[in-house]
Amino acid sequence: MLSAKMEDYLKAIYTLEREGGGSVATSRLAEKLEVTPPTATSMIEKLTERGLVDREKYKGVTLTREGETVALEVIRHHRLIETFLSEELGYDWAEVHEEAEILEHHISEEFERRVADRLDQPAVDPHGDPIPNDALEPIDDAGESSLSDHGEGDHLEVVRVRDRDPEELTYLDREGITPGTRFTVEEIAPIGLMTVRIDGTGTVSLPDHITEAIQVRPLEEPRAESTALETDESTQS
Amino acid sequence: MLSAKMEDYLKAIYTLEREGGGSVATSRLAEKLEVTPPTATSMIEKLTERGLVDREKYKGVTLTREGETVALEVIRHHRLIETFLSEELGYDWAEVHEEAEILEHHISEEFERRVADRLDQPAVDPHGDPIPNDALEPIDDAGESSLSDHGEGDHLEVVRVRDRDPEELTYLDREGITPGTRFTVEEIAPIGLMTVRIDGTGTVSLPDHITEAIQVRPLEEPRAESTALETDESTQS
DNA sequence: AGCCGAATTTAGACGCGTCTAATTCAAAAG
DNA sequence: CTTTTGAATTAGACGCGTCTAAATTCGGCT
Repeated sequence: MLSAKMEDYLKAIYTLEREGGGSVATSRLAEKLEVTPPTATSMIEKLTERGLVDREKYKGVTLTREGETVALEVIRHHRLIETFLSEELGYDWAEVHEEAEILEHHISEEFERRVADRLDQPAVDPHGDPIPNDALEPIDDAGESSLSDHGEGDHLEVVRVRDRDPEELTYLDREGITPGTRFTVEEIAPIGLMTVRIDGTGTVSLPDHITEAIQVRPLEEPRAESTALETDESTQS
Repeated sequence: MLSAKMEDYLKAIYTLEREGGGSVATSRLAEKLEVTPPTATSMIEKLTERGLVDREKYKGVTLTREGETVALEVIRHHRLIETFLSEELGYDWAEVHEEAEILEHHISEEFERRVADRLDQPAVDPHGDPIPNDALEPIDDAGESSLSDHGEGDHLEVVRVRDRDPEELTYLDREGITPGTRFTVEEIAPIGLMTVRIDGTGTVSLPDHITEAIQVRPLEEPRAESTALETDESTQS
């Protein structure tokens, strides 16, 4: 049996490998898991013995096929639980992450199966993150990009929100920014602020760290291919 | 924070205190938790330091008020989870115990609250065991007794089934013996076997260890106060 | 009263996951 | 081709929960 801790390490390695594109440094892993580097080193040794990671001493680690399978299984648990808490138990978008972070290690395969059935094999969790199916690759970024890479006039749909801070998520929810939300970029201020107009409602301003966390996909323009400054109530200053 | 292990010890002490009526011996505790006596001793020391049990060296332990509160909280979690798995996720009667045994230590108070709400504050779990509410006493045996204490002709209703073995529970379920089932004791064979006739259906034979595990309450007789041998289709031999 | 045996506790050890302090390594800078 | 420096590893320790083997204690029996 794998301990919850080991599962946490594998999950972290999986994530960091994606983000950093390649092998994961001990210090990165330690930082992500909030432990000291020696702690990470000793865990890496155990993971290596168990054949879950490949290690290049003084370089870093990579998941083996088996390690990746475990990582994806844990991530699947996490996202299924989030979806379940949100859809079946009325949890708030902001609350699901922490509960799932613990439960992901303690549910049986039976539980996983029954929850997935009940939810009708969902493809994404409440944050818009894909729920891996088997040992297969979950991500398909095709056509996605970060909101921070867009400019005024772009008409977009929120695909995912990578933020996990409950306060911030609650705020975004209240302002109407969740996966599925459609909006147009209205203004980009030079002080690291983007203002967007949500289709059918008002505007919201978002600082850089938020626009970087929001993943979007381009939408067909409502009409023609007008690039900007044509929305009803434009600039007042 | 209390570890899952500590919670297990407290739960076990609570149960043994009930059963044995009084302080719990180290060896009993060790046996129930499947550890060696020295292990139990060292845990008892920690529990004592934390003020969760009172210890009389070489005698045994008793829960303090605080320890009992924790034990009841864990038992509440366990039984709510069992009920939830059974009623909302379609789990089988026999399967719920093991899953609950783990999850009981890992759900948040928020989860407990939402599950209880969803189930409409249930009073008993699928085995017929009462779900403690707060720190209050859960058991109210008034009018209850063990099926093994009854005799031929008694008309009874199953209140609880104390067995936890999945195989046996599946069998009992298939034979129609679950909390709520009404039946009449038809015959008691001298080889440790009791045959009962379930109201509206057929008969089932049950060995001693099963009749001891079934908790029942007496039912008003269908008619008059006839003591036995008067049911429509009585003895054929 | 004293002994015996069973239950309990104490001693000492181990693996897990963690830490701090000390050491070693590798890679960049001179 | 050295030196420097920052990252990584090794050394040694600790608390948890567990074990086996060795005391110890309690209670009952003669």
